[in-house]
Amino acid sequence: MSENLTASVTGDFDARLQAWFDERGWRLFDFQREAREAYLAGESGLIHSPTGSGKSLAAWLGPLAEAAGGADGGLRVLWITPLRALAVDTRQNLAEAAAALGSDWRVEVRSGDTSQSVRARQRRRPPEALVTTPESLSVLLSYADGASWFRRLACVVVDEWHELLGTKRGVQLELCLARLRGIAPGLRTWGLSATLANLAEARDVLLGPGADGRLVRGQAPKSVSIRSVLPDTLERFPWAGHLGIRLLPAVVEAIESKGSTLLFTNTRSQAELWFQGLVDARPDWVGRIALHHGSIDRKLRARIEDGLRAGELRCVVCTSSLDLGVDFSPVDQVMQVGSPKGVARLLQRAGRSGHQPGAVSEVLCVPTHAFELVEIAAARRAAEQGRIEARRPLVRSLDVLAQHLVTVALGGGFEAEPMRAEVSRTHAFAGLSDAEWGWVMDFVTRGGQALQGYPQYRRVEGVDGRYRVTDRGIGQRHRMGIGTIASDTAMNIRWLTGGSLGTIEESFVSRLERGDRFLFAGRLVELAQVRDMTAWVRRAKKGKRTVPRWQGGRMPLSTELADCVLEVLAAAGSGADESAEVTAVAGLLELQRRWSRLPVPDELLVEFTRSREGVSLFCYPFAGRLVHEGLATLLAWRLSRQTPATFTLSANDYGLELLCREEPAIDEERLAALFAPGDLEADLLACMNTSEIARRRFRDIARIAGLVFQGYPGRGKSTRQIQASSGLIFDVLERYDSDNLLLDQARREVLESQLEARRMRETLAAIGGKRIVIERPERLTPLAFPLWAERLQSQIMSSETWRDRVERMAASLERAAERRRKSA
DNA sequence: GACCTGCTGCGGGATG
Repeated sequence: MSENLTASVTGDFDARLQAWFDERGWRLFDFQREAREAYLAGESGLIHSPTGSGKSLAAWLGPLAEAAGGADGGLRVLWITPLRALAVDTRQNLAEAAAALGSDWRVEVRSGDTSQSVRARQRRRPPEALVTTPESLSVLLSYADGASWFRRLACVVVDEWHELLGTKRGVQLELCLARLRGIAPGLRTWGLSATLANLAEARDVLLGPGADGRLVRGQAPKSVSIRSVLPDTLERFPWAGHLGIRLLPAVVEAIESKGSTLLFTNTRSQAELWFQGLVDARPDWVGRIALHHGSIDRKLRARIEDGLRAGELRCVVCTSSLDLGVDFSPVDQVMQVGSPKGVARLLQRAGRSGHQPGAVSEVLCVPTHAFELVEIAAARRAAEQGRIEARRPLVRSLDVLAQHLVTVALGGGFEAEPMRAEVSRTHAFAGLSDAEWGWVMDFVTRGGQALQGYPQYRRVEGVDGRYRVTDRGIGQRHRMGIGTIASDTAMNIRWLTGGSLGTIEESFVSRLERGDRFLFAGRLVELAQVRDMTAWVRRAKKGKRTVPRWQGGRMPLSTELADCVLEVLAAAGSGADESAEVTAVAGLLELQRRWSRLPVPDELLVEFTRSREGVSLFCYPFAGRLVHEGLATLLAWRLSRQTPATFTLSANDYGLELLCREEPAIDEERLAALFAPGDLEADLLACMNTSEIARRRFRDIARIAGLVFQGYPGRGKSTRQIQASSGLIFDVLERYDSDNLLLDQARREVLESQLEARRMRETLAAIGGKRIVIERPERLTPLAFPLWAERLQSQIMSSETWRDRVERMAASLERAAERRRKSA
């Protein structure tokens, strides 16, 4: 099938390719050659390699051979990337490569940033290669002439596939790829992915069930060095806490020692505080330190990225906003404040330094409390052993399917049976039942059971067996709503004097009064007024301030990392781990061992501790925060069914606490029964406020499925309105259409994503195989202390402040430890 | 000077 292609790859082309490589001092790696050969043989597949190792180039070599044939009209190569900023960089690289090889191909970008006139021209005369996002691809497929656009498509490349896999954006792309394969038979699909535990699955999902594909292994993973900033004396280092600002002097020193540093933090407010801390410590760095996170204005972020590229910045404090994208000239140093939460995430961040082939990536971790040192040692262990997290693909996301069906109905229409067949050629919908398919079709044509009276929900019309969107208004509104990313509950924040600062949570602003000062984008500002969904601010002088809080995801510690933490603790107990972190934290671990015991993989440690508030049950399954929250609720519920009692709950990544006035009558045997899986889902539904959580979840589903319209750009409906209308629909459906599959999906998503029911089940099963050990320490152990502090923080304090109490408790524990040391 | 968790990503176009 690729004879033409092979013929066009003449010796001349290969010579030019070689010359182009030589010019840059690059060498053609075996895996790049392998990808190219596979491409020329008509294969599809997935290329796996760490960042900055030339995998983009590997994917481009095949299509470049197409380019050597010259432009003969029509779109031949489509490059999908999850980030608009990456699209711009990619276009630049590809255009240069094509030109250097003597091709007259046009390489263009199309995304939300593309101007209307360019879009119009692109539709009239498509470029030979287009770099775009999954959403823009979907929009392209919604045009009536979309199919003719893609008819000659030879290759689609999906960059950063690991970022899309496991998300609804990935599901949407799966559907679009199936569509493209229907339009352009013989289309090759190539994906690019960073390291994942389930690479083969990632390839299969990309190519669709049953399709054959190659897995090209790139260069061996770069070696990564994970080190820690160690506190001078661990005696004074907090047992709990999240900010880590105590280590500021050491961090300043580390930044000083290198040319440029990326300082990753876990939250936006943490980034704000660290930025402020650095500026206060080193006023001479002003202008050469920058702050980068998701709430900061895009233009400002772009300027910072440019500054980083140009090597003008000494340090950028950021969140995951800089995990991806912007092909930096490498920074000299990467630092991570607080728990990295996962191995893959830490490796990805480490990869931002030492871009040269063969160079070592380095990351310097900054612990925010003592046990995080163990976590860092665990991350190193996991990285060395290649224990990287998997990303599980989503299935049966009916909201995405509904959106896609309207898109295709708009883009020239479809017939039911062929469409169903096409949809089942995706991994996400391979197992779609007749009932589900029937339901989604009914939903897009009639609005389903409850909404059939409303014409705006009759979006797709079937005439003579062909389904189309005939109403222009419906079509226009649908295009505006394409995509699966739920909009933030955000307000704009602007200077009174003009100029945008970024976005801020509506809920945060609503708590402020006029004249209140807060820290935003690294500046102290004062709220002047709120109107038109915008918070207007002016510069403020020093004074009382608040740090904005943004609503974000709550990342639990990954299973891989949590398992490694347990192993490191066990190794530390037997003296088998001699890492700097474990050595530094040895005294604390010894305290834990003496006062109670160290948790080990084949035991579940349960501690009963008496305090003036009552009796606390602490236990440490090391299964991540979300699971522990669910588990705490489940245990309390199961316990109170036997003996009525009130519990106060607390959870973190390592364990959970149940506080009760009286000590519940519990022994090992009863505990084991409480931890039995039983009918987990039914119990969870009974004891958690799942219906309220599902209601909130439904907001996104309703938007994706097209049940609520987000409003026209610039005249955005406030999120409260969206929440109100989706809430209304939720109630109507629950009452009059309780079989609605979108409700069902909302409940399913709550169980799976929000409560991590699957991981909870695995945790309970694992506990079933462990020996339960009860200890009754006289005081809070190092492991219990953060849980205790966490609970206090969430309770309303009497006259004392949280910090007072934490410090007093810490002091008394320290005294106790001191006494022990002396008597020993 | 005390205060203090919770990430990221996308998206329209006919008419004047």
